[in-house]
Amino acid sequence: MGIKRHIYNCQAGCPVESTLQIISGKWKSVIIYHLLESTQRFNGLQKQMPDCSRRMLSLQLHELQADGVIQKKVYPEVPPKTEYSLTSFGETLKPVILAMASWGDMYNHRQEYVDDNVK
Amino acid sequence: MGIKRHIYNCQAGCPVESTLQIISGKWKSVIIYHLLESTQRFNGLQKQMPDCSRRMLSLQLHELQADGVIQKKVYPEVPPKTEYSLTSFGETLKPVILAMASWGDMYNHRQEYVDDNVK
DNA sequence: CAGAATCCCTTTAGATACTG
DNA sequence: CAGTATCTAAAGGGATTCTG
Repeated sequence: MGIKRHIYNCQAGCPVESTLQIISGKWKSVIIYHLLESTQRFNGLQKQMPDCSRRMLSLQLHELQADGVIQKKVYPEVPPKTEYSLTSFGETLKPVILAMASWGDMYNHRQEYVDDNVK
Repeated sequence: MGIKRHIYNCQAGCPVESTLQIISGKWKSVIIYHLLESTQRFNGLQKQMPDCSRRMLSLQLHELQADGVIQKKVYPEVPPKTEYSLTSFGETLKPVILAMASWGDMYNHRQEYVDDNVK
């Protein structure tokens, strides 16, 4: 087996850049976040992300699927029903997304505190 | 004090979206990553991010500064010297960036493994 | 060294309408 | 319900040039 690229000096193979290849894009990490707890349907996701258009949601879901992060199950029913869920590979992103969620919570509370004092 | 927005149902105040407000952008989290260990100069950062143009680096640094994540120290010398570093607020992002770096390392090794098998 | 300014082409993403 | 297709305004971002 080859020993190559074992030293990540960030000219080649910066780990953060690698992660961004998968989760960058304004909505990808948000989608993963919503899939963390449970499977979601298309419209369900959209209601939780009102600022993401149907078109954008569709595009981002496709990319996440192509990268093996999520999977889609289609039920041959009328009206149609689909369910999106994380793959096992996608599950490995959980610590990253949870770290983001945790920081965001802190930030939201900080903002609330600032807002209160300004008021 | 007001009790508002305490329930984050992700229609308003999704914590991941809040985090993205600060670190989204293709280069911001990479910049923070490089500032994690030590202060950096403009050209030093650029050498570590060859795919980020000088223009882009400048823009992203400005935004990070405006958001209070990093600070800039200018030394009145010739040739000019500047140093960028994280603020204490920026330091709070450390767990997020480290989680990303950690996942990226795993991903890079996985890719290496895949590449070896394909070869 | 550390940028700012300008030009200009490319990509993004919203709005709207349509489909199985 | 779960999308796709098309059009278009706006934003993004590279290349180049200029400055203190």
